Amino acid sequence: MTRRKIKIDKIENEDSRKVTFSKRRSGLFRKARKLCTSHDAQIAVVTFSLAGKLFSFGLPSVDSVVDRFLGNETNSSSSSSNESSRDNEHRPSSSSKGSIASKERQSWRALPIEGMDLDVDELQQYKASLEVLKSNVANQLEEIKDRQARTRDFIGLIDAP
Amino acid sequence: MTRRKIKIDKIENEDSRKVTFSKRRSGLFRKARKLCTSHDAQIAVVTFSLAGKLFSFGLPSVDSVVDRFLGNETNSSSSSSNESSRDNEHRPSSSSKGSIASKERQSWRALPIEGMDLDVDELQQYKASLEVLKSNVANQLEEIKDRQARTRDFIGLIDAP
DNA sequence: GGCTATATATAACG
DNA sequence: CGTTATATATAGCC
Repeated sequence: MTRRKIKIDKIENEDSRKVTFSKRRSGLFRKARKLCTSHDAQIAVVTFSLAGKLFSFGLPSVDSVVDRFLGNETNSSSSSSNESSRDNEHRPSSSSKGSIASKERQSWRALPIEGMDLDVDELQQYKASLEVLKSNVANQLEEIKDRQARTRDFIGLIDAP
Repeated sequence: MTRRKIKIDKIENEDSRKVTFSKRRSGLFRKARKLCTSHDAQIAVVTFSLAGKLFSFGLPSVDSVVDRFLGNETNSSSSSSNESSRDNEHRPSSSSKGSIASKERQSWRALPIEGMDLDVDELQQYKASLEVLKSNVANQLEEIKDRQARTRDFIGLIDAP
């Protein structure tokens, strides 16, 4: 496609295939998120890879949207449904243990690694956790930037002649 | 966005807004379909517009994927660690479902982000720190692997005929 | 994972 | 709805 061609027909490479799927899935989720935020829609995307792995995206949450889809309008009314415009505040506050959070906040600037004495397996898990965490942070940043960009546009609209 | 900018903040035009949403939704579904066909994945996309109207896409069908999702969700309490997927791979963003991943794991595995209440600048610093940390961990892993590889070679040397 | 050259997607127009 | 000028998405690398 981009940058030459591609031919994900056979397997080409079991590994490349996974990478490609991951990237495209990210793109799909990104688009879903944008659609949610820019149109105040509720969207759930549920994905099963060929291997059977589950990946999902949902706003406000996968479950709430699925519930609503199934006919159960439980508490999915946390977003504006009736009012004129948007005020939807999406805060990823699931179940924060305040204790750990505050403790980590003070220490994440140091982000220790020496003296942890981890074995290889633990190190690998650590690395994986860090990648996931970084993705979370990156996503959160993207969301905030998007929101701010839209706010700036809006302000520019009413400020501009 | 394209061809000038856009400012879908207020209503701009109740009609244009609907058209835009429709187009973007089509694009989202198109991408989902591509992802399904090119990777043999099963995907469901459920969308509720601000007005409450339901639009959905699913392959093989929305219901089948949702059913599978519900099944996977309920029996996901397979207790102990795991063979692979789901915890590390489960996409961040707004993916829901309670992360099982924090109870019996050590504090560094949790490395919370929710409830930390960081502003944009802090988030960026956080992200940068995480990248550095991850590089360090990755380097450490490489060193260890390399050392082990050389050790294996050495053992193989004296073991081999 | 980040970068970058292309391919896609799409907002405004006709 | 088709076209076109831009904005996005992403395949191949590193």
